[in-house]
Amino acid sequence: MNDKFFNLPLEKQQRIINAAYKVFSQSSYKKAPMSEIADESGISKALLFHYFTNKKELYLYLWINAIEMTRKAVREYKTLETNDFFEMLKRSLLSKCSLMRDYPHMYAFSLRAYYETASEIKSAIQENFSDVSKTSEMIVFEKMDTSRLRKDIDLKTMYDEIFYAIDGYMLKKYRSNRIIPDEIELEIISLIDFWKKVYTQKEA
Amino acid sequence: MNDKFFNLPLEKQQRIINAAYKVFSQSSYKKAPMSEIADESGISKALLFHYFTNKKELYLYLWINAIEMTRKAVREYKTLETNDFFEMLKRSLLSKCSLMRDYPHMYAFSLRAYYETASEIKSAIQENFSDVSKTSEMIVFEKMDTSRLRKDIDLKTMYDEIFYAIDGYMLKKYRSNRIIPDEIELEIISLIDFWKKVYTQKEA
DNA sequence: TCTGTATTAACCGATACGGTTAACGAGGAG
DNA sequence: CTCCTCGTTAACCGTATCGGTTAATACAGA
Repeated sequence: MNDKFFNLPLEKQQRIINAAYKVFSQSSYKKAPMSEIADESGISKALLFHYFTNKKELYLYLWINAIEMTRKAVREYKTLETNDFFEMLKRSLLSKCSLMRDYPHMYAFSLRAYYETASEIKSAIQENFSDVSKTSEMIVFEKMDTSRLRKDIDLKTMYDEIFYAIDGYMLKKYRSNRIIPDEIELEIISLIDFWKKVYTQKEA
Repeated sequence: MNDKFFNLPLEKQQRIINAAYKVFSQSSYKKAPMSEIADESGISKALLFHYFTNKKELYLYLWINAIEMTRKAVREYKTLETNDFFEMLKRSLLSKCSLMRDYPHMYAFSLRAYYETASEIKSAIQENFSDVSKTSEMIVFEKMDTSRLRKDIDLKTMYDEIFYAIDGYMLKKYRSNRIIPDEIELEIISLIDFWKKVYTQKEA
């Protein structure tokens, strides 16, 4: 890619890569047209190719960028610097909401990219991600304090179920085109509070 | 559409409409090509047009068909003939699993079709569905016996959260291309048992 | 051998694709 | 005023793909 991209005003950079995240999150790699990204970001297709030489390079840049920014946000929110499970959950999701304010479609893009099948990019993606989700899951389980949690339920099922619900919640938001970070943040927090109440051991 | 379609051997009919459900569930209406459906079902594109005159008609047939079959399955499983919430949930999901055996991609298709934006079909779809989900939600809330449920949690949140989780779970299955009804049925049942344990009031 | 029917290869015009090129236009330097 | 730079794009290129059609094939039964 062309480094001059980074000399652009930040707002324009974001407009471009947000358009790209959006288009690539709504269609598969093969069916997502560069022209749509150009139109969506208000620049010409020629300029898009000027900065990102071709489709594949743009896609891989978006992928690397998404991983980096997610890691950074998780770190900034000190997600793993607590052993309270629900506090971890809250920090993790608040960090994602803060990302969503700048890059509304990055979450959906990542979810889709991970399962992308186009041969041209599949290899590059899997190698760069290995098993981040599994690794972080392990870290969470090692760190978390289970003493306050209900003893009669399976923690792995609880963990899976919560993340299914978050994905399902976000899916609905994307499908109905309601990506409003403030609203999502409030609703997510209320979901977490709900889970905390449900899964916390009652005092004797 | 051409009624001769129904004279085809049932297996061939299913192969064709399953191919269509699959292709339309993976791309938006506009970007889902008829040729892909023909290839996937092992017939020629010409024959596909012979039976379903054009793309729009095929899509609407799939939609009507999905609604009808879902209703029928829900009825056959006597989903609403109990007032135990978790029993309702189980019957509802088992009915969907049984449908999944014959039409693996129908669930994903319905989810996508509901939010389809293509002007040519949007109107036809919304009118045929009005607010089935909201209506059935109301029926469930009126019918269900809340006496055994925990008193300290909000039932609407519980209801939403469960359905988010199911959608999230199915999303993962579709994205990772693991549509194995037996496996899904087992895992769903174990999830429901989990929820039942979590949300049921402890005996005094 | 004739007839009707299921099926498709080949085709059609239109459009959309990824990517390129030649030129435009504003702004600064001489 | 001229020249040059550089961000930017309209217009273009060859190819692929789209929805849909047509003319022909294969084959059954009478």
